[in-house]
Amino acid sequence: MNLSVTIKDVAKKANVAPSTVSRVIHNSPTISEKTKRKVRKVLKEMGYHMNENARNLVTKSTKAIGIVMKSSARESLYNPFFPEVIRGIGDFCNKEGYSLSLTTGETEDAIFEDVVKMVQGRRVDGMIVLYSKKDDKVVPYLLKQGFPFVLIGKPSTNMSGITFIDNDNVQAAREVSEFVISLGHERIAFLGGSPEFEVIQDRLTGFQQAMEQAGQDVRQEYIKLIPLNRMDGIKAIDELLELKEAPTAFLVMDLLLGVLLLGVLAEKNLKVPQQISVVCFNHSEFIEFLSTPLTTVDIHTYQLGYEAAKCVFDLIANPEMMEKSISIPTKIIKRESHFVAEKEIK
Amino acid sequence: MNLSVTIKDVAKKANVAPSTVSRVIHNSPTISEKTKRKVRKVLKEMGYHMNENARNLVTKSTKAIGIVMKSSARESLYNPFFPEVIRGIGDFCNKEGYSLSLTTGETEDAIFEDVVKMVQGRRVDGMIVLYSKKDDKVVPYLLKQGFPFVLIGKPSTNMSGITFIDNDNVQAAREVSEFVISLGHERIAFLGGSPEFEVIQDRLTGFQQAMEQAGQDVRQEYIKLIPLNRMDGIKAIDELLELKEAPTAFLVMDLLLGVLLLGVLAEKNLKVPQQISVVCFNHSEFIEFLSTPLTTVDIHTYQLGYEAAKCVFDLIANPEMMEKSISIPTKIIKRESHFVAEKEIK
DNA sequence: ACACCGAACGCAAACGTTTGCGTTATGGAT
DNA sequence: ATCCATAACGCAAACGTTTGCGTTCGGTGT
Repeated sequence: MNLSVTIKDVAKKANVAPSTVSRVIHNSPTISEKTKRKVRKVLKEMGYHMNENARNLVTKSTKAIGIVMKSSARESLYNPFFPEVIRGIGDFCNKEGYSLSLTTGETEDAIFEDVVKMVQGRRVDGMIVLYSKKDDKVVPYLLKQGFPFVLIGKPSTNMSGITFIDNDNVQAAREVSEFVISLGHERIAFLGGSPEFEVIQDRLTGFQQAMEQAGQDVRQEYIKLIPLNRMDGIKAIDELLELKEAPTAFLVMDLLLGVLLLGVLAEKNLKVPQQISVVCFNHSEFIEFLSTPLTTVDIHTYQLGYEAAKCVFDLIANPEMMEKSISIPTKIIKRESHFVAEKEIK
Repeated sequence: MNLSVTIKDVAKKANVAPSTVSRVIHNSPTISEKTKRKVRKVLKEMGYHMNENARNLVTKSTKAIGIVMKSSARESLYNPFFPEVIRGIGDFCNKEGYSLSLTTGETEDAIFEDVVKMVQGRRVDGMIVLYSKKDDKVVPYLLKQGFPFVLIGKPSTNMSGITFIDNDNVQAAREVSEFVISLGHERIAFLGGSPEFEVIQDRLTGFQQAMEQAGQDVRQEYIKLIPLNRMDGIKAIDELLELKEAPTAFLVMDLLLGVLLLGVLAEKNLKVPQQISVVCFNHSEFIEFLSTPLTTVDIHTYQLGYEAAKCVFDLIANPEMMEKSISIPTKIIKRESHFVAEKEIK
């Protein structure tokens, strides 16, 4: 393996001091153009590249930001949300010359340890937390450390000290509920997501608001808050379809569950949209590859990530900055996965 | 932000030398148990955590490994292959206390720059390259630098100097082709993947071998090597279906294209498996969420990543180790996306 | 009593940068 | 010719570790 060429090597060959080389690299105005040219030539010749560890040690910055994924990575990575949000983060970081560091832990404790290592070990300058969950230790820890971080989602508590990026999930859910209600549906199911995640609570609230405003009562048996996996999904869907008054419309919280629902409906020979309406949160380009043209709520995942990265940069540059919250608008992408249930209008 | 507590701080408080603290941390046998207990107590009290930069600087290791994604991340991240392989890598790295660092570049040049920065900047101890492509600069660069890396896929050239993890794609494609042929199909389409990727070449070879062995000729108009996006996918599929003798079976190289194909077939009212057989490479759990029970080839993506990580660790521990290649077996997961075309048997 | 030995620990250099400050040329004003 | 401001650069400390080597000290063998 090639031994690296250091600033000292370059300095020696260029007949200058190491500090001069350093200043040339940073294009300091106190160095003459002549010297800069000379040093730059040697820099190229020797193929110098900076040792980031040494630089990080003295500048106390790392040019890297950490990403905390929800446990488990297994669940996270299957979901198009995470790749897409990481793409947004990555794009911005790349512009700024920053690199990304992922947590690898599977359990909540392991993830917490990853975070502590990143923070205390000074491996990253800031963090982005990709979820918001009740009783999670990560956010309180970062807060206590005063470490720059931003949260994607809505803080479950202590909202005043945290910079976060989120959709207005209450409003998004209300809008999409109103849309479905306006189509004449009265038996609307709310499917998916563990209730411990804030995003689910918000959407549920929006759904309930829309129902109440429309003068309809929210029936508890239509609300299924479940983890994102095949077994629980199928079970919940079956239970819904076996109700004496089965739902005519589904509000699905996640693409995976949406795909699953379409599958079950197909097996049961229930046609979308002729017999059942489906609206699915978290639009992704993946949707376009599906056979059923699903109506979706685009939460602009990429922007979520991009803005989060931007915020964490601001925070790093100015740690005393007031915390703020940014709301990324949502958009309903209407396709043909619903029908006008005129016969059901009272 | 909390100022970090250093080894020196601990040393002062414990009335020992910094070197002693360091040795206690590493549990050196030259330190008495009594001193160890005393120092460990102070370590806890002060909440000491190591500064990885300083450690990396002197030990010249980083406890991190880099992952090179194919350009673009956009394409990569939509594909379940990447999340899954990263999960495999992450699991192993987590066991070893290593962290992951991703490239963020979008273009080939940007990615190359990311790699150079990681390697020359000593940000990672080893690298894993998630693709193999002709005329790519990354692998030759790593080779020239003598930097520990492993490749997932088959090297396009210089096979002797590279440790790589791969499936036997030739055999996998041959097996699955034989399976489809054994069902009576004669008009078999080969769909997907840019020809510049080695994996596609291998699978094509396997397909052709099986066809020749069965005494069938490979018809060029049945072979569509295309990039993974909706437009090109639909175009290719349409062209295939509009042939005077349209294929009765499809070998699809990728889940996304498989999903797309199912969609197009549904639109054209062609039933799978009654009228068309479909077999799809790259099984993932995502498949289970789909409505059509697709027959797939499981390339064991998770293992691919896990073994790659293991190999790169071996390489780091023993740089002079002979390069090797590991082949992860594939498995056909038969479901109902095919039919027995008895009427077509000569 | 002496020398000697090993255990236990401290000293200081080194890793590759950055940066405040001191030093040296250079040139212009007086 | 002298003085001084300024530009251009070098010196050396510092960042937080690790580690080879030197030092100290209590104990053992004669």
